[in-house]
Amino acid sequence: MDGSISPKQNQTQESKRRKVVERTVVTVKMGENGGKLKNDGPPYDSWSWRKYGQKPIKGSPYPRGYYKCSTSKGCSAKKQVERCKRDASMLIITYTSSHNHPSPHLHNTKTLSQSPTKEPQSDDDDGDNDDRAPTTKQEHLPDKDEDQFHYLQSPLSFPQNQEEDPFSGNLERSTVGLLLDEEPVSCCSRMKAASSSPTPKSEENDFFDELEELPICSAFTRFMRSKFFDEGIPVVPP
DNA sequence: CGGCTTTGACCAGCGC
DNA sequence: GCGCTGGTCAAAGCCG
Repeated sequence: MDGSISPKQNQTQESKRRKVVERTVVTVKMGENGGKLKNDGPPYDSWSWRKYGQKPIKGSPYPRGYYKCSTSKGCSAKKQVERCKRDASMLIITYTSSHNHPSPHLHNTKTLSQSPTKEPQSDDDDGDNDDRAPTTKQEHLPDKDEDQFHYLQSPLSFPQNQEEDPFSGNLERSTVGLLLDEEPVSCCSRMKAASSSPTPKSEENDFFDELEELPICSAFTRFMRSKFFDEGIPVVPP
């Protein structure tokens, strides 16, 4: 509200997070899709989400909504939905934790080999890797209505079993058709540069710095693809 | 009737 | 140690 954010906050943005849990940043461009939204509501993504909170975020004219997965009771998957400050048609969805159950979308087509126990992500989710950089990657959904989705995922957040990955479960094939027809990051970067809004740019930078720091580019995504989808899931060094 | 949304309050983490 | 901010909880109300 005051905007007195020290520059330090920029670089420590990730580490200062309450608990550095796996995070997957998804930039969604609302198009016709917007009609499905109640307010800032998340676009359809095969999971059921229950809103459990909403808060105005410093530096952002739009509040951030907090959602929990209601598809399964014990599911700890959450997501935060906020609008892009400059482009209200852009939704920034941050997924945290992962689903401990298969996607309802997959439920019909996939056999459940996964045990009902907690997600393996909990291994390193307990804060051992306090330096979990929110590395993100972009994806494109060619097979969904939301053809304007831009996925910025954290490879670190990937469960061991890709097949059961909550996101890949939904986008499992979209990774193959990973395209970058638009770069939300650059979009955001532009926002930074063009940030003439009265809002303190330091805060604005906060979030976007986070994104910008990430090597999000076609080359990188290619790398990510080859690394995380062709070779498998990298193991975060302890 | 059940589930979801809304809203205020509380708690915890981090910076100064 | 204090203040700020983000994240979560819980109660009330609304809708299907």
